[in-house]
Amino acid sequence: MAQLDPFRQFLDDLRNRFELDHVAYAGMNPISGATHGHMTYGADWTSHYLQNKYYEIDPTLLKARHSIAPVDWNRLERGAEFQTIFRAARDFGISDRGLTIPIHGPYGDVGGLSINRDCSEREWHLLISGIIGDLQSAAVYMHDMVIQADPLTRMLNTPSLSTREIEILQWTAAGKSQQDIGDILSISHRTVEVHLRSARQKLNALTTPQAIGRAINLGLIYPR
Amino acid sequence: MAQLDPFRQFLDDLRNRFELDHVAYAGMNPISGATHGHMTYGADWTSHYLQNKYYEIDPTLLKARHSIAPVDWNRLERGAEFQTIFRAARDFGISDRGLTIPIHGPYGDVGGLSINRDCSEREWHLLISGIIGDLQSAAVYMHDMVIQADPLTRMLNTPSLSTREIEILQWTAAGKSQQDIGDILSISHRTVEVHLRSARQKLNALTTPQAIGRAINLGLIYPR
DNA sequence: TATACTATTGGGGAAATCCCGTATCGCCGC
DNA sequence: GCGGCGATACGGGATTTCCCCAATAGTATA
Repeated sequence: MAQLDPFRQFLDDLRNRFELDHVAYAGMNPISGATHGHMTYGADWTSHYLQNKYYEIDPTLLKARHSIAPVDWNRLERGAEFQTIFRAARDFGISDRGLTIPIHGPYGDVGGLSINRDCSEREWHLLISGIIGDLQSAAVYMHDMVIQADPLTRMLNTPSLSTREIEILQWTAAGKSQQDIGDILSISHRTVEVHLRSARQKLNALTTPQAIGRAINLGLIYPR
Repeated sequence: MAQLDPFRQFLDDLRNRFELDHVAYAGMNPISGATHGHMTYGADWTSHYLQNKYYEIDPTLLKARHSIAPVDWNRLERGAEFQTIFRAARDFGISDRGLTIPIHGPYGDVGGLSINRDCSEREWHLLISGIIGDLQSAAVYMHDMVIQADPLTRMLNTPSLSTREIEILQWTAAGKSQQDIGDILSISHRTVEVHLRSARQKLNALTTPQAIGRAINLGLIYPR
């Protein structure tokens, strides 16, 4: 299995190349809701991590969501979640000396590539400064690979909204009412609503505000 | 002027370090609408570029908006815009052998770091493979520096929405109706609407869909 | 060619949202 | 202390949106 998984293969190569303890990738597409995780950790820690849903509170991932620059784990806030996860990790023989590189895609997709190695402070800084550039590239490559491979992403990346639908979504995001838009486009406000409904359906959204959020993150429209 | 500008300084250093012809950065925040450009090109090409509003049709920038991986200029589609810009660039003695590294921030902010050098195909590939990692890091650093320095970004990044308002915006983006949210939070749907109205006001939005769009791009809430 | 599917257009009426009002509570400054 | 201000809470009634319905034109597909 593992040796056939290209993602796992890539991470293993990365680990070997830079003599790291472990390399892990976690990514998600807020639209499809799909999350993707790959790691070189053993099955024991992996399953423990997943079973306890650590990915929901993992401070490295939360920080990555809001950051663009690499995040050294020793700069994370030592909150309750931090203690929980890193104490558990230590029990599995995993060091808390690590780094996470956030990656943001154009459609709201986020990911993080994490590496860790148990070593001295000095050794760690030396290592990082030497390979940070390569890691950055690797993170981009890995994220791109994962997102492109996600069929749901691919599907949602190309929701075939009609010209009218996108046009009307754009005006809606600009704060126009259905009546306004009808006047602007010289059609009935009833028709505007039909297109809006169709757009909601295609975006699998329950309400117009939700559809606007998704359309923006899909890059279909821009906020105004 | 130039020698005091830290952005220009950074790009100049980058150019010298890797012996490039030129280094340029362009970024924008879709919310504030502010665009930022910095480059090592001469004033003549820079002003020509700006006067003709090339940044609106520049294929390197357009591609960067939708890509995450570095974009080599020789892989761009040879459209009319491409011809216009690169032919003009050649007149200014600027080569079409270059590369743009896209950067996406967490709040919809996008940027691109471009480098170029007039040299042989072989030389170019050798150069790129050697420094791509460093460029990636430099791009992240530059983008972060620019966005953080933008006072509009900073201001818009901290509109003081109350806890309740953000909470309700988040549920709204999740597709819940006001009645639903009232039930969830155990308050009247009337009250929900008041908070929503207040949020619209603070975000300077005319409608709820517009407010959702802005809140998402401000990083106040996440699309669901 | 027949059929099926989508894009576009519209109406009637139910449902939700929005604007007006009011009220309480806590905080900050004069 | 007290008046102002923002956060929180609620209701009536006007406005808007939403869900049912239907029709036509174009395109794809069997």
